[in-house]
Amino acid sequence: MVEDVVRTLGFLCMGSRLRRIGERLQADTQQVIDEAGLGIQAGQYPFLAAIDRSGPLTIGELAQAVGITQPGATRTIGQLLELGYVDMQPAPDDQRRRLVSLTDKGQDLVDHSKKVIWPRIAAAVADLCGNLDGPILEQLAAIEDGLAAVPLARRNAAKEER
Amino acid sequence: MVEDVVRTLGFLCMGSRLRRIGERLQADTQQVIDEAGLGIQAGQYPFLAAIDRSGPLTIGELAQAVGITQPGATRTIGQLLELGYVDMQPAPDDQRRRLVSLTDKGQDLVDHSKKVIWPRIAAAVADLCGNLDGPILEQLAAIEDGLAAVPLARRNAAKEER
DNA sequence: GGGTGTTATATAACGTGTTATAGATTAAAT
DNA sequence: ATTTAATCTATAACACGTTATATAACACCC
Repeated sequence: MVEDVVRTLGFLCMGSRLRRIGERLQADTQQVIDEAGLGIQAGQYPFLAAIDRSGPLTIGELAQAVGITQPGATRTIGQLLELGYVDMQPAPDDQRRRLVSLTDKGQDLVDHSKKVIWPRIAAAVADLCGNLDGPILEQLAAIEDGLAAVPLARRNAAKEER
Repeated sequence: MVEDVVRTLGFLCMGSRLRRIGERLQADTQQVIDEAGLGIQAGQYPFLAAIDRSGPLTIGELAQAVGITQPGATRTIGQLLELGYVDMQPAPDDQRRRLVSLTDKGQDLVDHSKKVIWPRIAAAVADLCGNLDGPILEQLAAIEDGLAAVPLARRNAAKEER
């Protein structure tokens, strides 16, 4: 048995570790989706959810809502277009922007997911994380906000100045 | 301003979110490494650290130690070979296994990193996470262990049986 | 009102993870 | 002893994120 270095090294490998856990969680989530017979990728859901919540959004707004870069959003929306879950049309007032909206098929998928799949996933994750002694979601939010406020690279400089 | 769906959806998008934060953290870590003038990728460090801690390891052991799949380990070790930080030789007793060890150059890098870079990174991450009201590292460990014990997909079934 | 800068999206190239599978070596079984 | 199964590493193909850059449309300014 080999020791888990990433775990052993603690804060030093926090990035790798969060990624690793996230990948694992998302893979497990995918399994739940597949078992339900849905033909969609876990990573595509946030896009549909964003449009469902806010109404038609542009590529750039979607990228921002989902927290990835614009080319990534362009690609995922391209997939959802292929699958027929969304529709894309130039914004009437600005031809540069493309408004992405849910098709009927997409809305059906979202409605069904909201009723059946999402609660199941959320419950499973809550079951996994809920009993931890700290509010993990708030902590993640704090980390995100902290990084946005002062990136890691500048936390040394700041410290050395003191 | 568009709302952050991944954050809004909470447990539902936990996988995406952990990944996202991990990527961000690792990118920031990379910046610290680059500023120090080291010619190495953040993701390669755990491999060097694993060998430094445990002595020469095979590809499979490295994959396990770092928590990725074997093909991923093969690739990263290939890079470290190119860079001259590690050496690889067939195990004397089993020609299938390849023992990966640190070269002098690799050991120098690890020694220097242990003194200068790693403490800086660990301190910065601790600065970011340390003041949270829960012990985040323990929680991550609990999540990892929880997933290993009962994968997400089976946490529904279990619940429905109750 | 035509040039110039800015903004929005698309595309290309790459990094790094995954799964599936092939190839080589060892272990087991008949 | 030869065949068969298991194990270890390498390779191929793909997923999905990134950065850098091209293209098209808009906004501004002289």
